[in-house]
Amino acid sequence: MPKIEISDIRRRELIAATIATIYEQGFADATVARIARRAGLSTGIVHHYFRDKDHLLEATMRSLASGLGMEIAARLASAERPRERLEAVIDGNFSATQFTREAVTAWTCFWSQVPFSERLSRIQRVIYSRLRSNLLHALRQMMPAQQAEDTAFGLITIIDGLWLRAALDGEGLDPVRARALAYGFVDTRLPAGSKSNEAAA
Amino acid sequence: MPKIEISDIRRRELIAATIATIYEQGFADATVARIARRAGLSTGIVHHYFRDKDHLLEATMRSLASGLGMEIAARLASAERPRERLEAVIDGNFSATQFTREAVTAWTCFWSQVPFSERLSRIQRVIYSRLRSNLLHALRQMMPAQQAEDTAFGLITIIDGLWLRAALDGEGLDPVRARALAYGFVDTRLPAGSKSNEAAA
Amino acid sequence: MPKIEISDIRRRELIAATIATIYEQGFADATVARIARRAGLSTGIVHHYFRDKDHLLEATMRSLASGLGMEIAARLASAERPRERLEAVIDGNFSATQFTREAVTAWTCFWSQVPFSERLSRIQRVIYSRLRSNLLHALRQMMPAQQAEDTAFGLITIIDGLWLRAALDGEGLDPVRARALAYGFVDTRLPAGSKSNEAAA
Amino acid sequence: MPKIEISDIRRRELIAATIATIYEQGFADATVARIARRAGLSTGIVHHYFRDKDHLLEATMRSLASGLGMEIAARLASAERPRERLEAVIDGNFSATQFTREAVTAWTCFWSQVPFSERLSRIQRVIYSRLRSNLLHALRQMMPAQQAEDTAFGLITIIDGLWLRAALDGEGLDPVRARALAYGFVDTRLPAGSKSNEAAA
DNA sequence: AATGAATGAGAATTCATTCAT
DNA sequence: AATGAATGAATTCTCATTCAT
Repeated sequence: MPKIEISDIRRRELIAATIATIYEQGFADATVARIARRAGLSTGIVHHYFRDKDHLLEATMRSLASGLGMEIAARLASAERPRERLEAVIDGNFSATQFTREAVTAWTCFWSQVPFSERLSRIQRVIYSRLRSNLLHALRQMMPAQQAEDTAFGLITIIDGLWLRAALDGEGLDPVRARALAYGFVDTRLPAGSKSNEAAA
Repeated sequence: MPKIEISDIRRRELIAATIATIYEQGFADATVARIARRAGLSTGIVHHYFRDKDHLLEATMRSLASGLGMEIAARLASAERPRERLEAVIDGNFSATQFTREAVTAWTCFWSQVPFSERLSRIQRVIYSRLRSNLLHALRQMMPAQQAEDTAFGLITIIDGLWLRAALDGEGLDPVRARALAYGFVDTRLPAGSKSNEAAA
Repeated sequence: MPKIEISDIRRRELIAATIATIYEQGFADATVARIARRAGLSTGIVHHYFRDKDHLLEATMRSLASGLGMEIAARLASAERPRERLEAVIDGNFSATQFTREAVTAWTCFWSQVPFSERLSRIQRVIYSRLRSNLLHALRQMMPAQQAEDTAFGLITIIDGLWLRAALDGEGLDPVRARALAYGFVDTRLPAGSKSNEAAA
Repeated sequence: MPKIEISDIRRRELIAATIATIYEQGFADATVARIARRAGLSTGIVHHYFRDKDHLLEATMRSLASGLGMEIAARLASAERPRERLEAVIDGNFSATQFTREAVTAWTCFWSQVPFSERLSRIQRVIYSRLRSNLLHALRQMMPAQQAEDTAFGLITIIDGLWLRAALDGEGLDPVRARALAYGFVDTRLPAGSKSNEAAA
């Protein structure tokens, strides 16, 4: 049984405070002081747990990515057929715990930093690769390689586009509608036999 | 013949410098001083032409939006059939002058600010409405209303997703591939007779 | 007949605009640009008529002083007896044209600058000397020299104090009350035969 | 024993530095940087203890007012008869610790700001009310109400006028002469029995 | 582990002044 | 005589980071 370190607790609290602060004040106004205050800690301690602000932001993005990854992994674990694996990826991306207003807002902020930060860029690449690999693994069993490649690319684009929409539309985006678009896209690419509505029928 | 005001020239130069600086240094490091220097001007003059930095950024986003809008409008002007109108919108979004690395980078930055700025949010809403209205106008002549609605939403999501992809992928995104995804999405939603490959045939 | 130079007109306009701007925006916010705008002129022209801002301010203080001086001089011209000369000085200081909200506000600002500006300090000294000399001239004919000296000092202090009060009290100071205090002070210092109420009787 | 907070110490130091800097450089040149340097601190810390420059200035004016108030209060504590209360107020205003060149200079600066700052205006009103109330309390026991009112007004005007004189006259003002004027004014208003020279006799 | 005082660099903004037109 | 574009220094304020306690 792994001991729960107090340092891990603090780190988690600070990451959560970072996400909350970005959501409430915006990326530019998410200062170390404000994040620390939100976590109920002092300014100084932040640098005890994270080397500097960049490392805290990096850890935050990584944490968001890992939350998403675990959500998907959990669903993949109980997926057997290719179609189910696809659904695991899509549903994971729009699950109630991940597809939140806080998360989409934070993601949009991190995306805007990616082109200027090698660290964030690396995280972004890892997420993309993992997502693509998951999708290809399923799609290749359902269609020719090139078509699978294109479908994976399209699906990732749609997922990202939906997250962006959710951040841009003040009122938030209906996860049902989001999933519907993603499923709809996949369905038109699949051979007749593996469509979801037929599976449901 | 409208006189070319020097103030219009300066404003344009400053907006261009803003986009370039954001692209090269990132949103956070796009300081007024750096933008001014890039425009070959002094810091002070920026506030002579734009009340403050927020207004300059707003004008920049507006300028990007208007560039995109004009690109699309120009193509719409010579479009007659619904299918052509669709193509005008898509092609406008991925034209060589608009779908640049500078532009996609700047857009990603502005998107990240939208949730925290009523001004930018308003611009974003106008762009979205215009795009949606253009698409619906064409799509309603090709399919039932609800389906047109969904297709427009999907297409916008894909377009935004592709712009985001272009910003996130270091090497840039092939506009041909981008267009292919968008066209492909539309084609699967259209009745057989109006597909692009058949039109081309 | 002296020709009225346009430069004199401009100078007067700028001085008037300076007083008005100080009154409306405060000394710190009375910028050259705002003063010029209020005078309906451009920023640049201010430096054509006044070497720099300091000179404009100096001219403004001088103009206020000269207005006050002329108001007093006019009354002194028709004063014959010492008592009338005293009244001329007091009434001049609280006349409707000089004892205005604009003027008292501007004076307070200039006073605060006096200790740090040799130029303004010199003007201040001239005003003080002139006032003192006018008062002494009258008072020495009514009382012993030392007593005249003290009375002049007291009266000047009261006059300045009243101007200050007028600036500090938001609602403005009743000139009747102001004059009453000044007259009252003088009366208590005078031998019975020359009091104002008796003179009026 | 109340713990002496370091924040109180710093605040006091900064306020003292503000007064000194205003005295030496003038109100306009009393920049945050200069004040901080004079206090031996960095610019940044000023905003740690005072929200912004306005708050520092407000605290400084308040501190001056409170110094004066305590000086008067201390004398009032040992005053028994009305006449002694009057003396307490006057002497407090011209005591060696309060009637300094630094203080009179700073006051003149603050007075010039009063008409443009609601905050400073409020402080000014409080000071005035307190002074007036102290004086009326004593004067009403020595003369009719209306006359007490006028005398209080006159005395306050003279006190302010003397402070102003002290700031304007380069060489400084003799506190003995200042007190003499104030006492002389009061004496002429009092019934014979309560004059100071007679009391001293 | 934790605090928060303190620093100092750097940001936006203002403004007097100059100068080409 | 007049404009207003342009400059660049100066100012206030913010913030990440450090460090003594």
